Amino acid sequence: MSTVRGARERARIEITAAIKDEAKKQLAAEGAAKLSLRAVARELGMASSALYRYFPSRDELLTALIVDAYDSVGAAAEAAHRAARAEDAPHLARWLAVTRAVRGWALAHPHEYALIYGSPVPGYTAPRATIGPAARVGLVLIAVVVDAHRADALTLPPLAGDLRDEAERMVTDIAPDLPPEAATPLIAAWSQLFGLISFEVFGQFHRVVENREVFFREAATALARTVGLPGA
Amino acid sequence: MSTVRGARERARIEITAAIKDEAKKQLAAEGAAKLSLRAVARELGMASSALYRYFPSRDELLTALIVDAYDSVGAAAEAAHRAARAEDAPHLARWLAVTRAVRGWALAHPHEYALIYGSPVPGYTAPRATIGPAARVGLVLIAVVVDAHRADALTLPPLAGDLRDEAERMVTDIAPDLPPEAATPLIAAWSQLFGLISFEVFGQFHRVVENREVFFREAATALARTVGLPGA
DNA sequence: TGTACATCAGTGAACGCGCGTTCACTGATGTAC
DNA sequence: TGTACATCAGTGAACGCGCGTTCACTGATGTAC
Repeated sequence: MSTVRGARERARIEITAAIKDEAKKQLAAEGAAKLSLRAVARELGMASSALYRYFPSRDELLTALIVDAYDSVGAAAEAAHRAARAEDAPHLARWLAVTRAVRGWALAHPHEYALIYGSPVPGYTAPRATIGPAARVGLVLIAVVVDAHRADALTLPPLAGDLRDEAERMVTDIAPDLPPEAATPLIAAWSQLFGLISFEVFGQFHRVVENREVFFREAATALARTVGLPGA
Repeated sequence: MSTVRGARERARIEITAAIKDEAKKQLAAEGAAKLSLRAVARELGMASSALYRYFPSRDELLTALIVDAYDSVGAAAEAAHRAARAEDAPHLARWLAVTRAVRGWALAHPHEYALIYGSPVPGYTAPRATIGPAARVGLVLIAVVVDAHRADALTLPPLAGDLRDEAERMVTDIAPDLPPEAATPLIAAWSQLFGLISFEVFGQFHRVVENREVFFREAATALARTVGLPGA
């Protein structure tokens, strides 16, 4: 009841994809703010009004691109994690594989990266549909640490006194299997990973860091240390 | 020969400032992409063409705002550093004071923050005039670490073999007084600080971190540890 | 101090542009009998 | 299998909008003598 579809349905899927692809091209060429339905339609050889059969507004198209981007980087992180797990790599190696995959995706898709990890688009508020996809990378990082913890391989500094409540709340929300000591380091590392990547993608390392692969590997290793992974 | 000026010159300074202030307001309301000369002029009760007496183009106005923003956050960091130094605070306390000042500025000026640390504005490339101001925060972070090093209070892990060349190049460029072991951790911490701040300002901590002050203090302390500051 | 001229701020109309969105329409595809 | 009708994709014109930038101009401020 799925593979065989009418011409209409198949066309709809293909054209929706074509619109998103062309929109991504324009994203790469001009940035999110300049993304325009008319330009997309023009490039596709359609009347601009025709796009309204596929997306009810420009914002809805943007949302679709955002969801796609989160899913794309999330899938890259998950694939790297799966592969490292499959070959039973040490926990540090898994962490490095995942972070390297996220960085690689960001460098390969800088404008989609900017769309989801750069400045929020003015006047646009992310709808609920983005919440799930947005969490995927973070969940992979958590999974790496949870695996290490299950193997009794996590070493973390003790909690500061006034952090205990917040740490317990956070750990309950995001990773109930972990001890509360892991919460702050993990969330911090998550945001700091994107600090490293954003500075590289957005050009702040220009004339500062030359050998970016080596630098990133080293910084990501230090990050692994802060979340208590062994061998870091 | 400076304080006393003609009416023209004084008016020019005042009106230039008024234009930038109004532009910052619109930045806060709509974001950089929507910043328009016409809207600024309208709000100021001038003809839009009049702005061209002050800024030769929209991009030049944007550049002025970018330089102002870098200078503003740089000055905040420097002031915090100066104060901490004046009371002879421990090195860790200085680091925390500086990072807290940067975070405070970012939270108080989220759109100016986005302008300089968010996605690059499409089609706009930062001119040389921004390079100096853009470096100020980084220089303060370096200064904190240099002070600690002069007091023989820096403890850093040894360099990975294949990082030595790059580390020596970086340390020569940015802080010739420091040992090469400090280069990667320092640059990483610099970018990671903005990772922490960006996630908070751009809303990624929504429903994840509640007690943001405490969380930040803890994360910034861990960051100080990675650059070798004592007492962290 | 007064006059003649140069400089400059600010005006308002105009240029050409691209945008998002709506609407009545045509013609092709799908569906029920 | 064939026919009548419903559904849907796509068109093209139009709406109203705001934008950056240019230009010839007016009138006020500054300067040289």
